[in-house]
Amino acid sequence: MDQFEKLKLENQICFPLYALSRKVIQLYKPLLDKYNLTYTQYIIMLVLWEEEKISIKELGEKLYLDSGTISPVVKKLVKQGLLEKFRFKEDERIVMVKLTEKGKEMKEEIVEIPEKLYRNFEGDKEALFQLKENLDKILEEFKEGS
Amino acid sequence: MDQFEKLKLENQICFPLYALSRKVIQLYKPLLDKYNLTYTQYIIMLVLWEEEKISIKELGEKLYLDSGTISPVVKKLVKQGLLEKFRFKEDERIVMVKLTEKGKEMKEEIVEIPEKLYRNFEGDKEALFQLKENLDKILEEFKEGS
DNA sequence: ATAAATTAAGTTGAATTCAATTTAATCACA
DNA sequence: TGTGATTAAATTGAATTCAACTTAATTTAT
Repeated sequence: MDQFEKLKLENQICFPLYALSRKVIQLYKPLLDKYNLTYTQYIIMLVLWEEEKISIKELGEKLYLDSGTISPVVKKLVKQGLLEKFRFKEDERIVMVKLTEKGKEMKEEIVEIPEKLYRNFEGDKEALFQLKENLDKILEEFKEGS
Repeated sequence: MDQFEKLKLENQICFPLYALSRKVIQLYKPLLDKYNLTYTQYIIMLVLWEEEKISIKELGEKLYLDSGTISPVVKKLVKQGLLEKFRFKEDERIVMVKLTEKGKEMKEEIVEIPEKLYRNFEGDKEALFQLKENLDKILEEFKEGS
């Protein structure tokens, strides 16, 4: 086996990760369009539907995104009336976000999305489950390390 | 288990895919900086180091990217002197790309990258291998379907 | 043979992402 | 106490990505 074997596309590990990630986000698109949400907006909303209230920093840690990405997206969600921003009284550097009534209500309808999305993967259910286990395990390593 | 369980971030399958993909691309960055390549440029070069000559369309199929993404990146690689573009004589709609001498030479040095990248995953080697198998299997479904 | 349909690339515009920088608030500690 | 360091968020600029559209070449069907 030659020294360049490792440069072959088929031997890259990151590549299928990157390609599949983009493909799945494309699958979300038609489902999210109905709610006028992009994928990034959607995952921010997912966190808020669990947390009710969270700082930009913590949001970034959960989503592995930095403030440069999150700030403008949150701004748009505020404009759409789904979120509210306010400063944390005990430390004015911290900006918190929370759901508005409209944001809370959206949860009731959007619950259809995971179900609909997974219909694209009929037949791959176990592969998908295994995939998630592996991804979570590896991703975990990056929680501190970085 | 309540109806909203599926909306929890920890129960999303796409999310760790998306997050890990971005993280790994960040790991490539310092390695690729040395060669003045971005990740997208790198995977295009990977294909050319295997194929020697390929059309924009085929390149897109291999990388799951469309011409809107590939065209400007190829343009930049041409500008950097790594690739050349020319039209396919038998069908002038088709634009082909091939390596320049400089592009070919880069392969010799850049072969260090896969090795260096995987050092970030010491201890996860099997998880990584399993991950790749699962990814490839699922990604395969999108080859025709879509 | 010619008009309509298809195909390949490229362009445009919106959104994301990250690195680097800026601003403002808080903290550390001498 | 006050100065320097740190921290949180936002901003800026470069690059990516995709959808939608345009242009040019080829193919199809009449």
